[in-house]
Amino acid sequence: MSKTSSASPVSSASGQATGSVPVGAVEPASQAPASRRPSARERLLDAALKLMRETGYAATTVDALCAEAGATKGAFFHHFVSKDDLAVAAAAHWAETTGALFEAAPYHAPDDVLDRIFAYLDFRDALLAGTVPEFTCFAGTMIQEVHESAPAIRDAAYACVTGHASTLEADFAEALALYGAPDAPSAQSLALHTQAVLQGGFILAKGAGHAGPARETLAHLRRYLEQVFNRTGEPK
Amino acid sequence: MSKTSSASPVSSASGQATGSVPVGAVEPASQAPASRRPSARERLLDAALKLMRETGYAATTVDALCAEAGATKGAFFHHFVSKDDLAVAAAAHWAETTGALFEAAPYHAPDDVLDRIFAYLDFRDALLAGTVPEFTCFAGTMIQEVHESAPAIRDAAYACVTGHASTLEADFAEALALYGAPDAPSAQSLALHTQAVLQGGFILAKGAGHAGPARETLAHLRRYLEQVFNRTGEPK
DNA sequence: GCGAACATACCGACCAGTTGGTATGTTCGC
DNA sequence: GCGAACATACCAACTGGTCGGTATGTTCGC
Repeated sequence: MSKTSSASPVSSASGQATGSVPVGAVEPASQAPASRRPSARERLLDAALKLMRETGYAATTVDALCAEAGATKGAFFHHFVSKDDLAVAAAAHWAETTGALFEAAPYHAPDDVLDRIFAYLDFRDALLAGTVPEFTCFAGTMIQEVHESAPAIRDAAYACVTGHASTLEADFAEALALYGAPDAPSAQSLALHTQAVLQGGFILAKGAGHAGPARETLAHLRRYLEQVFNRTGEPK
Repeated sequence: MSKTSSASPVSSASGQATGSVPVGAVEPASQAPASRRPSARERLLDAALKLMRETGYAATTVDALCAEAGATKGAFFHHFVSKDDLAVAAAAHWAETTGALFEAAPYHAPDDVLDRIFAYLDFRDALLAGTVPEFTCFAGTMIQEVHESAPAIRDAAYACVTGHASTLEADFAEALALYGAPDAPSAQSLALHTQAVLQGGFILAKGAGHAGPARETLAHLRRYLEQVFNRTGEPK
């Protein structure tokens, strides 16, 4: 690949402009484009989420990340000390963006705890839209690939998964208290299991090339939780 | 499963030659060294399973594979036209070795179909021994990493998973006929779901660094199947 | 006028794949 | 039944390109 500057900012023209335009004149009215372009750091983080979900960690090169983000290598290594470092930061970025998504999601609304739990499953199902790389999980992808070779990335990615699982625990605990059998599994174990099923569904979806298997697997999970919480039964 | 053309670099020539040669009376009278060193091809295939389970596809270099196998680059490219080609052949090799393992496993023995099904889960649990790269799945790892960038590898790996799932279908169908509710899911869907749960368990195990989460997730699967097959109930 | 945020040019290591062999059979015309 | 032609399995050295990372600027807000 030739130059990666195709997406570089327009700033290059300023070379001669600054010479002819008095500095004191400052920026013309065009100065404030309302929505400022995100910083290179932000753009690189977003590029990492996109490209690494598509092709994995090792196959995503720093050059490709810079091209996708419209940044240069200088910018890359200004913000991140290494490619590994970017991946760790990208995991934190993933936790942040998905965390906000789930927090703002409508499944928290119902008063009934079981309604909330099954609305969560509905929400996860609704998320299964678009292309495979668009709905699959950055964290799961990273864990699988680098678990032996890059502990820092693995730990950051695993923390995303367990962190999200922990947001489900309170509802599971409440549902368990109300509807669970005496020998029911713990809320924590159930929360982790939902994530395992989702991750497994993603793998099958990647193999099949579409969301179908992930949806089916989610339906099995729903069936299981209906049993655990004895949905058709009455509160004990 | 079907042979995915494996790796015959010389293609046409090998077709008639290797296939139909019962000629040499088989065992060479000279020695019959029962424990001959496996061919370089075999060793490279085994090395691929080992290294790629540890560090993934992209991060496993041809040099590393040769070193692990005790072979040279020349031998590598004699047997495989490319690294991709090796991965496809390795998937077939994985299907073969694991296929033999499961076929010879004791879970087929019981007369009762539910006993066989739960013995399968016991067997999968027993397989969760050793280090993480030792018990995790080559096929799932490949699918996750190359699903967008190497369709041939992805398809070969996905065929491993669906192929194994299909070996479970007959028992599931029988159990469903005997114990399943009218609205129970299909045998095929159930078989695929077991694989999804296992794959998801592997991801959590990789994140945690030990088999714990995979075991827990398997326990949830067992609970689910007990419900689907109404284990404690009586045949309908 | 200083430091944060970029940009450009470049480097050494490494990587997949190539080249040009050697050694050991196997086939087959004669 | 012998030797030329061919096939198979493997090997060591090499190559061209790519990769993560560095060195050295330049720009610009404050």
